[in-house]
Amino acid sequence: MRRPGERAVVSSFRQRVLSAVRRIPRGRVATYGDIAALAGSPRASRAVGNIMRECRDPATPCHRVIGAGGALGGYGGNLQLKRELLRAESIEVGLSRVRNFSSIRWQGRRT
DNA sequence: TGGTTGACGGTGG
DNA sequence: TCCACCGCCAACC
Repeated sequence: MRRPGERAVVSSFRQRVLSAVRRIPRGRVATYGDIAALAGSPRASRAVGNIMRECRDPATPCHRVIGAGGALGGYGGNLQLKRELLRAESIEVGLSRVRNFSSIRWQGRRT
């Protein structure tokens, strides 16, 4: 039970992270730091990475989560798959980097 | 309770 | 542009 004004802060950090990732619009990407910020801890980017690592839920577009500067990274080393998924959303991807990253970056401001 | 891990981020060489 | 180092935070043991 919660008192008026008090919020369920305990939703587990991970649940908020997953929630934020699901909010990423198609054709856009977000950094681990961005997700962390949306989850309430702007500096918990590493923790976000840990959570993403176990995220195999098809409802969670974890391929839209990339490193700062547009680096792909992660994805169990399967960068090729991640690249294809991103390109399938009209996102331009280089060898290991998103091209127009700063343009398609989504920070939860709008859809 | 305390130490280690890691799909990170920023800075400096 | 690429690599190494340090800082930060949550999950695990």
